[in-house]
Amino acid sequence: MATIYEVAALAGVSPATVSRVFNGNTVSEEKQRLVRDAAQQLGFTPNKTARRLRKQSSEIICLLVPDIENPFFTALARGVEDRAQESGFSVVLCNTDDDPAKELRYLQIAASEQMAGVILSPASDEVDLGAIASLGRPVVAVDRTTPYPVDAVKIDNRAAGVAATTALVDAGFRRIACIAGPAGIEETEDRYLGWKQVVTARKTVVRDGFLQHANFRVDGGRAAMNALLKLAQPPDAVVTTNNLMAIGALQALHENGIDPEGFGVAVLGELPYLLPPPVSVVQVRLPARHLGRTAASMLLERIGGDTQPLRTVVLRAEIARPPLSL
Amino acid sequence: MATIYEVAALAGVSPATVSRVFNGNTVSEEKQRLVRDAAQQLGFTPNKTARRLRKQSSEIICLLVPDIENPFFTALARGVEDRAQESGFSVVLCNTDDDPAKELRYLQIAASEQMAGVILSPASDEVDLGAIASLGRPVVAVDRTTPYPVDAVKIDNRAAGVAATTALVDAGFRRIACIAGPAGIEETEDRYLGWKQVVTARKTVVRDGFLQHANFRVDGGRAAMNALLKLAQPPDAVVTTNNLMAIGALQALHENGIDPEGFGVAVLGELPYLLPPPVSVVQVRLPARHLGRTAASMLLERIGGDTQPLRTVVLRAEIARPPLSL
DNA sequence: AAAGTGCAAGAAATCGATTTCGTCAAGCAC
DNA sequence: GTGCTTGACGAAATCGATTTCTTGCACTTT
Repeated sequence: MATIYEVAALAGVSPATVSRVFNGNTVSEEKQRLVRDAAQQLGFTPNKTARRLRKQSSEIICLLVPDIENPFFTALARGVEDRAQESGFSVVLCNTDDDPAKELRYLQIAASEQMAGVILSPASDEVDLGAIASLGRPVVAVDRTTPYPVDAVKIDNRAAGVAATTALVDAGFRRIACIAGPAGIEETEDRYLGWKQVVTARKTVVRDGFLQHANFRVDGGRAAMNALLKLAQPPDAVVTTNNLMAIGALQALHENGIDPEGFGVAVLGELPYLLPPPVSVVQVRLPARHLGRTAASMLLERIGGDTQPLRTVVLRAEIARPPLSL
Repeated sequence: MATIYEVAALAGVSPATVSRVFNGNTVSEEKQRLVRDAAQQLGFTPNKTARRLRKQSSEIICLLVPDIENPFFTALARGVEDRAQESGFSVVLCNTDDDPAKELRYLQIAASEQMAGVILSPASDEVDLGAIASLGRPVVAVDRTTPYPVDAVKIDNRAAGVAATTALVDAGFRRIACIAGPAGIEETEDRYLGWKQVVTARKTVVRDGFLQHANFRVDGGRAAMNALLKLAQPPDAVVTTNNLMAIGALQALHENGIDPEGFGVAVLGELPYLLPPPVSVVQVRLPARHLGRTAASMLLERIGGDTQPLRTVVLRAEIARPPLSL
């Protein structure tokens, strides 16, 4: 790897001039040409590390998600990466597994690596953004919000919950249960409130036990669905507040020999490649990729020095019925 | 962010001593304590960028995959990340979209960012590893191999093709077609050879048109399946050489009103969360996560200075029937 | 006691860019 | 012609760690 000094020597100018050529400062036509020729000849690429040390910032953004194996976050990551790429930024991807300790570790790495900014889907309300914040690096919360004063992009979860539940009511179901995520997580809370709003307003039947809390994974959804089916007076439809739990719920229905065509299922999120699509499954499509793209745009604006007041962008989910499987 | 100089000043020692404390060199008990106390007090974290500039290498590995939205690569990425994490490395994830230009751009970034090494699933045979190689950074090819002399981890694709096809023969199918990936890609070539070997040896019926080439995506699989169904004497079963094409094939079957229970389908790869599982679908599980983990291990060994001869690790796929959906 | 050995630890060089500062010359006004 | 501004550009400082050199002291060895 050629350095700026070698280029300078070959071009017969000072290193400072070489730097100026590549950073758009005032250099005469003449020397510009000399420098560019020399650089070309040596295959010179500026050493990013040296630049970073001097400039105290890099072109890397850090993306922290709970689990990249969840298709929702995969799509989100893809959106972030696409947008970052357009501006010449790279993305470091980290899985927190919803573990605050892992999250903290990664945030410290982000700080000590001089990463330009962080996009994160916080594992808990107690995220410690201290290290990042003290460096003045921008942070954008995505999908979930935090108590810290940072920009955020989220989905209108309540509206999504309302849409999903309404679709089931409109389809004629009257005993609609809800499988929500872990209690206390804002995201889930809002979605379940959407359900509650509709079942209350539309005067459907709601029994004790119609609200189930589960972890966000397939096994959680399955267990919750089994619990619902064991009720003395089980529901005839269910709203699940994320994609993986829906898979679990459908599995449970299948295992219990219940025809999904007669049992209403509404999902907040998309079922990946489901086929053949059970017609009674309502999917509310969460714009994950768009979420990522928007978050990246906001972060890049801040990195660029934008100082406008904090923003929270809320994206609306759209309903898709019957589900599209590409 | 406190620097090594501030720590040194507070502890009353030289910066060199502070560095030695954190790099395991000979420092007296006494000063060790002083330094650690001072570091603690100031919340000192070594600046990775400065270290990297000096040491000419970082603790970041670069992972290049065609498309992170393909669950196979997601699982692979997860494997890489988990292993990297254990050794304190971070992973930068890049999507090449099978575009050699994008791939090259990322490889150059990896070089100029002093990344410790690269794991890649090459977009084509013409990968240009020049920049990386000249820096002496290790590279591990994953899933596909390259003409360059680098370590590789791959799947025994031919054996996987054999296993899938054999399963169909054993299930009684006699007119088995194959939907392979784009011609000329090693990975696909081997899988299709597995199919060919079995259909030849087991004397099943093979017609012109039973071998279809398609892109690796859902639409490719669907188109290929439709073409197969339009044959004068269509097959009664099909082997698809990746997961996405299988989805497309199943969709085509569904659209044509063909009961997948009576039509044999074997997939090289896993169908994500498929439910209810069509019983006649044979899945050969490709150990994607393990692939990633192994690649990361090999890369880390090389980064650690291992100079043993080049290795190619071949992982055996295992058959799963009926498919497990978690 | 003189010379040799070992080791802790400070001083200073180093990695490769960016950026401040200063110099010099050209251009312009009066 | 003198004084002032302006722009190109080189010299040198800087970012924050690591590492090589060097020094000085304690401890052997003969």
